[in-house]
Amino acid sequence: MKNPDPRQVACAVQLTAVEDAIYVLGGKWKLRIVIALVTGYHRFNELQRAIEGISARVLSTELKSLELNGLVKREVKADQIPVVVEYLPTEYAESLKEVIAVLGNWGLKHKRKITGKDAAPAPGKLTNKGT
Amino acid sequence: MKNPDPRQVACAVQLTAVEDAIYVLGGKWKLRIVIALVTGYHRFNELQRAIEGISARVLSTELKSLELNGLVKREVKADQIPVVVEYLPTEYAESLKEVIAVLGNWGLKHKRKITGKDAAPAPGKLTNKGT
DNA sequence: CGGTATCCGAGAGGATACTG
DNA sequence: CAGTATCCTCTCGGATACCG
Repeated sequence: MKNPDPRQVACAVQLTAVEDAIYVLGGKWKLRIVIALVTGYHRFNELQRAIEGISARVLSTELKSLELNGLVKREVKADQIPVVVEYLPTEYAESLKEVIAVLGNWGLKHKRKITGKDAAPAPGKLTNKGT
Repeated sequence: MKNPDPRQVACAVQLTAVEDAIYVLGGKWKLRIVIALVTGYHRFNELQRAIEGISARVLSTELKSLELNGLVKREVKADQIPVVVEYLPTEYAESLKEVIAVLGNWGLKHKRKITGKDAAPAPGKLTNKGT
């Protein structure tokens, strides 16, 4: 009993959907870690080197979060002598490739648009916080 | 002199591109505001009502940030009696529709995957903080 | 209506050091 | 190598109040 404006319904749906996505992928590092993972970096220190600026503490935390969300699988190769640990992107992580591609494309175009060439402007940082 | 692994190059490119995107679109609210804008909400209080949970202070701040990035245009209709202010998505903001669609889709699928049905799990919040 | 000012807490995430 | 422990800063962003 309302037949609400479909515009509002669509908006609300979009709103919650991206909210969920942001909830899982948000933050400064998560997507970047996924990129490194699917690119082929699997070892802890390898990842830390590939993702410039991330600390061990944060990388560790984020990997756990990604694992909880089924995006990465931690595997310990106990059969190796100096125990090898690998973080492998799950098949599910593949579903993020499109997200990454689209977002990356946009970022690229945007940078070119804002500055004729590159580098970050002063504007609103890009942080995301709690729930 | 190096002919670096193309994999690494591609990864680095992706990395900085999404970093840039996150820089501009990151945070809890920016994308949601854009959604509301393109959906057709243009007035300040209208936006605040459409985007559940956002405070006036934050909405104001975020709108300024989006304006700096050319995603929204603030227009004052001085000819009206009780001065009307409108926030209009720029044409450029249209370029975000794809990002929003892809992200929204993923969020939707993910929610279904994690919980058989809906609602946010305990895992890593989805925060994003300043670069 | 369309905001701004102030106050404030939470927690992301950086730095450094240390362990197995 | 693969992390963990501590500490500490920073700023996001929530609440509330107020203004033209």
